[in-house]
Amino acid sequence: MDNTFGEKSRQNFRIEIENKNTIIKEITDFDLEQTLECGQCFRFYKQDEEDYVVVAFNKLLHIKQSGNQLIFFNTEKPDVENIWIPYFDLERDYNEIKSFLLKKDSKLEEAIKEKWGIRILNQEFYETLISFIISQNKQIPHIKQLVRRISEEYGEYLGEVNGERYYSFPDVKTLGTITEEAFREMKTGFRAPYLYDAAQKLATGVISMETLKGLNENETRDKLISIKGVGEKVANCVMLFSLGFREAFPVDVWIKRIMESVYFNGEDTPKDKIQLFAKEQYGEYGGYAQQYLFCFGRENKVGTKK
DNA sequence: TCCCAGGTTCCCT
DNA sequence: AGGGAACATGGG
Repeated sequence: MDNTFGEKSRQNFRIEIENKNTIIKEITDFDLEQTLECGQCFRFYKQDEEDYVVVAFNKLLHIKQSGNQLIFFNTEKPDVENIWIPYFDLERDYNEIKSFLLKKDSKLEEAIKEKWGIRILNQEFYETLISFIISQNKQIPHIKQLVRRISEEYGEYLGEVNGERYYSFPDVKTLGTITEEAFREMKTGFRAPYLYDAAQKLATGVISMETLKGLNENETRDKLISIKGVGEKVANCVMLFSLGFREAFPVDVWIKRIMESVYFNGEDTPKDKIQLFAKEQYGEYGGYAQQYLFCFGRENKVGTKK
């Protein structure tokens, strides 16, 4: 398979088929809940402990983790291999990533120990872009709500799990038909003109995986920031979560607080200084460090006054 | 009622 | 150049 996301060392899990389900066995360094709930994606719906519905790449997935087994309900093996293994980044060696980070910086120990099972998802580019434009100045439940609303209005019906209906995220062609006014009617507020600009650039092909191909980190970021409503932070999220730039280090209010608390003696520090520090400290593993810190820090309210 | 949210833009020194 | 308010909407 074409390897878009850099070198991966193959993990030694096994894929088996039982009834209509496909099961991955002996999986390591992976926890479904930690991976889905750490704020990198917005299209997951908790059914039960370690039991989720996920919508991505025009597919509906019902998935459950049981120890070191991952059960893909009603899913054919080719879909697991071609869509979900890349999506969940299961072929990458996270043990190596964690060892690298721990050796480099013992301050990450607590975060990595607690959030040991995070993987960085490889999400669909245009959906990630639209989602993170929505994310500005909003809380995660609201973001989920808006992405779902847009999907129900403009996406395709995918199916039903536990009596709930699910819709795909609209493709770029459909996004291109949504007017600024229509985005406003979706309750996107002041983001409506931003979403409209992004949708137009996607639909007309001004911005696409194709036009971004071959660009380096800074070129890609600049291209993304040319979209109205996309700044440094949103661009970095899109690059990290959908374009394979694992060195990208999004600095939001949480990461700012957390980094100030862990590395800057709790003192107010400009975002660009944090950005620079992260680049020197974690290098090409910046994105991983960011997720461990973000997820751990947010849950434990690091740097906030209680 | 007030405050803030995985920010960005715009307007002001 | 750099700081700060404004921007819709929803929930605590």
